[in-house]
Amino acid sequence: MNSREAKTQRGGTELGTQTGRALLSVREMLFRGDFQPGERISELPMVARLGVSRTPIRLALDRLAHEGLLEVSPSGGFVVRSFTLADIWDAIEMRGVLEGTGARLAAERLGHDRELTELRQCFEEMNAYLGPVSSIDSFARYLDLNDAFHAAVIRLAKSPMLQRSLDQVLTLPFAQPSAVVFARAKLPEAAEMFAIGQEHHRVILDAIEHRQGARAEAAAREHSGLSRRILKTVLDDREILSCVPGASLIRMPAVV
Amino acid sequence: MNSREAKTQRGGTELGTQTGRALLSVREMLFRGDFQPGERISELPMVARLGVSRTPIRLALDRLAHEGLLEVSPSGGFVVRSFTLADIWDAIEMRGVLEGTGARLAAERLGHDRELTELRQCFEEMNAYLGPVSSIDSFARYLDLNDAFHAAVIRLAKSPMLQRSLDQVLTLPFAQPSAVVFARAKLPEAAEMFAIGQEHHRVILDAIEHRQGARAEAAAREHSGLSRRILKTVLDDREILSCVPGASLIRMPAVV
DNA sequence: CATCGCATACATGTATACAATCAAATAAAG
DNA sequence: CTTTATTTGATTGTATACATGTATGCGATG
Repeated sequence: MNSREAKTQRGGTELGTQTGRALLSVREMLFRGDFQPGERISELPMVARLGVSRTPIRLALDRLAHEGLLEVSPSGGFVVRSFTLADIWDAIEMRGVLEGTGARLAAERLGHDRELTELRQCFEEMNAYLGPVSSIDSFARYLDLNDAFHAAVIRLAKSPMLQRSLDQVLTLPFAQPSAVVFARAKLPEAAEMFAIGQEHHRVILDAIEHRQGARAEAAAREHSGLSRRILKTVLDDREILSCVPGASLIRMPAVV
Repeated sequence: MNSREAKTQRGGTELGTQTGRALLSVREMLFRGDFQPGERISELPMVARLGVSRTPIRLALDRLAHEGLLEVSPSGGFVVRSFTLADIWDAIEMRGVLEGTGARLAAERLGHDRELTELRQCFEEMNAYLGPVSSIDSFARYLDLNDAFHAAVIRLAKSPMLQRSLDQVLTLPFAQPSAVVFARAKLPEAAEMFAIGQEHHRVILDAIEHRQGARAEAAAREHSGLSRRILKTVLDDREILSCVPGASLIRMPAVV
């Protein structure tokens, strides 16, 4: 788990300070479902729970509010935000748009062929994990490779603003590519899903390599559509859903 | 000026508290060019300058860092961020992508025809300002209408994540639609530029009305391309450039 | 019995005091 | 004269104390 968090832009810089620890702790508590949607987050209980003063906690809560996981109460303070299904579809659609744009820009702005090295390595190594259902740590390795592939595409887009926008979208845990991939393993159609996803990766890589911007964009967009389909299936199965981090923040309609 | 600021989402809620005032003050100081790019923003001088304590100032600086106008120094504290020309083109291109997506979604998700009322009002009223070069306050009115038109399109997209992403892009002052429109008035080709921009508005409105998603997206994308062309012209004229808020944050190459 | 008003308790927003870390300047040694 | 080590200064990060505003519970009154 730690290796996956350390890879993100935030993880590295924010450790070593009380504010950073508080931020990571509260975010993890939110994803784990320690609080209910709409619940008020008071600072003093956090002081008792985390062992840090109010000031860093306030900083952390403010940043989480900017990230969209909390919202400011009109009377002051913060409450846990709740997400509707529409929010989730919206986030995934936006991820498709942004990653599609990233793939297109990567194709259009590709300089030396050397830049594709990391992308090719991720793709080849993921191929090895396709055949037999492997152990749990090799599965985690697959998730890392998946994230690395997507991150590499965005890096090739050479667009800081695109990076920022996508980072913001990915703060919603269920919008992350690995979120649905995580649940994919428990589905009956797991093998086919993995194959289709990897085929998308192949097309994206090939399109970028041959500087086919429109094709790369379409493939990346389709790839997010796969996430959408999988999540749709997952939402019907509460046991699988519990594997997705942050699932407790989803306000389900008509809970039986 | 105040009316334009009050319209944004931030302006309303953040007034009435010291943190909000500090945030608005520092942001305005940054846009006005009170600090040079790369300059360190210390807290104590801010205390003396704004008359508020360190805590709200720290909160405000933290939020400005999240907005992208400041960046955290590795040794702690904040420094004024500098923007390259590449950053500006990047931001404008992302604005084109996002507004294009917004226009497409608006066309695809249009419900009752009644939803177009505000868009039509903005468009019609902007037509009135096209002919003779009017006074300075009617020009400000045109800016408001322009912003309102763009905001209305995004609202019709019914996508909170798109709204958030676009808000983040628009934190860069020169990426805002009104920024270049502001400079447009001083250009020799002003009249033609206004006409072309308004023609774009017409196509966007017409495409949304007839639920032509691809056409709406293309028109909106082209509209941001117009911003890009205008800004390219403006960048050659330092006198006009000084009218654009936040221009001092741009790191110009090869300053003669 | 319901409703309005008041008081109390609590939570947030702000200010300030303290500590640790980083930077620069100065002095000493090679 | 240069380089390095040490000291000093300042600035950030953190903790806590204070004040203001809000919500809740109790009592009084219609």
